[in-house]
Amino acid sequence: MLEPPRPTDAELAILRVLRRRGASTVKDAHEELARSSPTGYTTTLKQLQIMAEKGLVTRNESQRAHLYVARCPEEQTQTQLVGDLLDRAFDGSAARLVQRALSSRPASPEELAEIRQWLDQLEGETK
Amino acid sequence: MLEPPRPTDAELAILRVLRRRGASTVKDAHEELARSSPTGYTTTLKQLQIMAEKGLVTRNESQRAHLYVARCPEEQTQTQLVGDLLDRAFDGSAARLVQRALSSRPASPEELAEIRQWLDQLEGETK
DNA sequence: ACTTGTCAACGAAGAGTTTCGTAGATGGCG
DNA sequence: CGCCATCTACGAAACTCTTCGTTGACAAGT
Repeated sequence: MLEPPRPTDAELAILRVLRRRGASTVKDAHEELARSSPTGYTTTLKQLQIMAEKGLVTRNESQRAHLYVARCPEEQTQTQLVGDLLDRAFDGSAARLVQRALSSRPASPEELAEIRQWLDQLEGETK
Repeated sequence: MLEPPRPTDAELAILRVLRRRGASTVKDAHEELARSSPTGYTTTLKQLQIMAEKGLVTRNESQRAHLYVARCPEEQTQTQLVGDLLDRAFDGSAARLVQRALSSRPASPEELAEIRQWLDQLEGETK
């Protein structure tokens, strides 16, 4: 279990829900998911079972309705996905990726300020 | 041909080669690809055929050895992929994505300066 | 006990991706 | 012409992802 493969689209959607709700039964997770994209109950169940096998979520079986929890923090998932994209499509250039991100979505002044703060912090470390 | 689905891993690898080499025969593209991940000649051929169907590459059949060219500029692919990732895993927050990108790969001071330049330019536009 | 509702488990189907073996077309060369 | 190398075309197999129908277990109510 060294290299977690990157989560698929459906898996990311489920992780989003689990992180927002905390420990959830299949029923609860499914109801939330079905709001944005209607799908069968057993579909969500199957996804969660697979994700448990993969180690993306942990399962508490002490109750009849099992409880699922996201296993890794959102930060880790995000860092992994970004690093992956960096390698696959940006030749490792973080600067280029940032450029594309900012041109893809017009960021608010607040966001720009936040980013600037990050740059300050990083440059401070380098010195 | 409204919404091009995001390119798969294999497709991205091929687009990388085509953009570096320019118009290429299957043979040439395959030889370059096989260096990093050994695979059969017909595999590359099939990929290029599928990509031609999808419109990711164009094919010049005037010579016996067809010539393939990447159809969309790298910039467009990158913008699309980043926008996609933004939606799927970052709740649309470009600032968060930038943060993760910078913590995922230690960026060089030059890159940081480049990013800072971009921020200046964007803020200038807003005013 | 019987029925009903809720739940996990299982299996399978359909789509998309990736790989490759084989066949068919073409051009050059003896 | 007939042989050989090269290249595309075709089809199928293996794999993953996603979805869902069905089954069986279990608990609560009648």
